[in-house]
Amino acid sequence: MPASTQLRSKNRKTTIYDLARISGTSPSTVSAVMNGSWRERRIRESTALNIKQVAAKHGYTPNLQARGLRKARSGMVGMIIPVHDNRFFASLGQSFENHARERDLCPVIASTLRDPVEEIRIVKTLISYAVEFLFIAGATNPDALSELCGAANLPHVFVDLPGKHAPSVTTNNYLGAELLTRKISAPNKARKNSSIKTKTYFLGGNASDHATAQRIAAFTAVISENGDKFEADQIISCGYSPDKAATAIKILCDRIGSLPSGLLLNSLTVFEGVMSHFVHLPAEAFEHSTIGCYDYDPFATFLKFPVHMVRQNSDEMIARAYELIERKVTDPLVIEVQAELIPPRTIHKGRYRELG
Amino acid sequence: MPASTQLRSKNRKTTIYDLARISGTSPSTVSAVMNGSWRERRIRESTALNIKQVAAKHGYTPNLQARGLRKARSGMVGMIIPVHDNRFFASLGQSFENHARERDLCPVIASTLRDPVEEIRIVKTLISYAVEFLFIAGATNPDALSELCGAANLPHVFVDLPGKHAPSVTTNNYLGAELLTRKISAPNKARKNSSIKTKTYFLGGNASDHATAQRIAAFTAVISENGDKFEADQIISCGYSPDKAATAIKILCDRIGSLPSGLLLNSLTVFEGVMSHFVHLPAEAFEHSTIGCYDYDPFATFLKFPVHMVRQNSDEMIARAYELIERKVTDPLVIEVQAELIPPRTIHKGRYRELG
DNA sequence: ATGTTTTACACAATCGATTGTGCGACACTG
DNA sequence: CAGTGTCGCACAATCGATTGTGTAAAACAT
Repeated sequence: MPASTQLRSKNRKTTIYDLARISGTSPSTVSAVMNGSWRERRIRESTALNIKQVAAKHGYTPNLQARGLRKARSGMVGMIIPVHDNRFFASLGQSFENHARERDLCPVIASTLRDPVEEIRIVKTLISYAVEFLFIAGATNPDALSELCGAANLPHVFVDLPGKHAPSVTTNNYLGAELLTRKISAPNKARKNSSIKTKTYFLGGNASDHATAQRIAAFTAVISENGDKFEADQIISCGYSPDKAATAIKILCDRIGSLPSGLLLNSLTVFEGVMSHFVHLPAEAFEHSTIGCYDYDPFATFLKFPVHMVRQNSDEMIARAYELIERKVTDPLVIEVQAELIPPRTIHKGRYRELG
Repeated sequence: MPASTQLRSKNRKTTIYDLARISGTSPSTVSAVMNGSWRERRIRESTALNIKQVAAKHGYTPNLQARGLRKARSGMVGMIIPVHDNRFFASLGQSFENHARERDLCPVIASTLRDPVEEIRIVKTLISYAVEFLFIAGATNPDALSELCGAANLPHVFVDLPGKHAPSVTTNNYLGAELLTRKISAPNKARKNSSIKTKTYFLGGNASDHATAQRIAAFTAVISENGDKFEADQIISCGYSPDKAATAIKILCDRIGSLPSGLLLNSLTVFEGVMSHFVHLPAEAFEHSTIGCYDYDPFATFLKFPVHMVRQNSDEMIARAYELIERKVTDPLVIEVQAELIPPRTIHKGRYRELG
């Protein structure tokens, strides 16, 4: 290994000053060549070619911090999500990243663990790194974040949970929950005259969070229009944790003596918790019960009993969010993206054939 | 809104020069106060307090690009993964991020979509941003990446798929697959004398990829030690896509006229593809078949038929990777982390009671 | 040969923070 | 009161790239 390589890897990275010295030109010329502006700066093609070769030989990569400092643009774009380890948010993140790369931007995705304090710290950090805009998904305190972004003059869009001081892209939670509720409560009508008749329940989430509130509103409306009278105990907002959900479903089943005829689970984590109770129930228990879940997991559509699921269109949500940024929208308008109802694909030959 | 605020948000962000002017001190003093080194620099407490107040009032956040440029440290740490939208990698990403935050570092997670070209571009980008170290998970071309990192003098650790020129943390794929294969092939012994007797199959992945190769090795060894003779057609490495897997399982079932007695699925995506075929099969088809899957999805453990799953310990893998970085290990040693066998939790009362 | 353009660069200021060094003012010592 | 320290800060160089401007040399025109 030549001494120069030794030195290079032991010392600092190669800079335009090194390349200038080696190629016998000036830093500004190297800069122009490396960033592609060399034609406008009337650099001879042979000079450019030579510099490019030297750069390649020395494994030069530009220092983007220096560039960012000078140009007051970092080339990074930020997104915050509650957790990576969740199908919906992971999917949002993936779309965010794909769209960023198409635009030659470097995506930075950070998770807040739904902690309001951490959330603020992270936004401050991203501001400090001079991200060019920010997508905020599932924020616990949207307006505080808007204020931070405002002070830093940072364009931002809320995704999933809307904010009051910036544009938002959300799922049409009302419509999604409406469709889902119809699916799981429709069978009740058919069974009106049968001996089995219990109510339809909504389980999970925090009633105070915007998305859940909308879903509950839709649920309530559909139940009421079915002619069934709606009672407050049909909403069990026990949070999102599997454990809480497991306890809640157990209490419910014990109280009503069976599974409810309809059950809308407000998230996959809630569903997961519920499953750990269902595992103790005999197969017959599900005969007269219809389950729905807001959010989607492929395997959950293959369970022993049919499950209707709602899949949010994360890619379109992100596409819309980019549109808002690129159209420089700052008004707090809300764009709603349609969610999709996914039918069960349970292995019950002849019963569910909605599968393509 | 006061004019000063107007100007601030219309123009550039507040800098230490602004704060210096406003507070009647110098930029270096402000700098010392803001980064906490003010005691060593013998700044009076009252001065520090005053500057802090001014900074807070003006919503000052340090320009980390400038700091990074000066200190030749960005405070960012990088990780690349194939995709976000995958339980295992999402989980790795989440752990990576949690550990980074504990150390006050800013995590940047990028996905490569398993594209070797994109992979290299992304590593170059992260090097340009001066990340302080890099975790590389599921690389398609580890050694090319090592070379890039070497040129930039960037510490890095391979995760999941090992590299030859840097330390690695992987799952003990051999042991995981061994345990899993035992589970799904054990019932065959019991059935030795019954009329039903087909072979155990391994489905999915690329035989050339390191993790899959190890799993296949373990699978082969266990099958052979069972006394059954192993045949080449028992390995069907059809890649990872659900579609390919669906086609492959259909062909297999058609050929042998039933489900195989044992089936090891090499990833969740493969499993997903297989499910779309299974959905057409009658319940009885699963009576004499045992399914296993390398990787874990909670809902997949609740399917109509029992599924044995392997869950990789992503958090420990990341913890080990941080250890390697912090101990400044650069030798290509490989640390293997134990994966966990997750028993089925199928709703078959009395048959599977391994559930806690 | 002289004046005018054009070519092909080099120079130097700049972005915002960090950090080694310098120095006036005050306290303290003898 | 001169000498020595200490305190509390300000100054200025620096990190690596960008970019407005200056300017020799070559090309061209007269």
